[in-house]
Amino acid sequence: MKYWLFKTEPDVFSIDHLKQKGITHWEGVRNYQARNYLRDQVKKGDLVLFYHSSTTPPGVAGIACVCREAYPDFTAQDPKSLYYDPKATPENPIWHMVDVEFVEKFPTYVSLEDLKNSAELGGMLVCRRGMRLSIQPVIEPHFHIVKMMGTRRV
DNA sequence: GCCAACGTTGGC
DNA sequence: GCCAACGTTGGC
Repeated sequence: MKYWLFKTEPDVFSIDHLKQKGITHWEGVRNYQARNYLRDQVKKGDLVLFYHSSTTPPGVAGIACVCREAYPDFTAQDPKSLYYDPKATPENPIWHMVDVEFVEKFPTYVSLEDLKNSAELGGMLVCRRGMRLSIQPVIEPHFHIVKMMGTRRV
């Protein structure tokens, strides 16, 4: 099993949206490196740190679980979609998505500042300046530390 | 709203 | 294949 961090803007899709929906497809990834992770490495059963970006403060809001492996992101072929890509076709969908399922919303939101202040999380990609990748691999110990930080009530 | 960092595009 | 210009991301 592997661990990941998925970024989302909570104005667009937050942990509360996921909690309400239960399962959703992770649409709209339009970056090749992130696409490659989604398409090739994200597997059913993997756990995901659900990260809120472009908000104040940014941080990890909870955990989701991958419940369906990569398949074509059909929003790329929908001219009405925000994520429309005219180059995508049924033969070559270009972009892929997975389905994720709600696991938990943290009782304690773990802000980016908290992550950066934790000595054990020094290597986390999300802590790196200029790190824009929206699908990031997370090593197991980091996942568990973040989960503990989020689960601990303050 | 600013702007640094990054990714993509396209002329050459 | 280089690289300048441009567009986007995302923290602050």
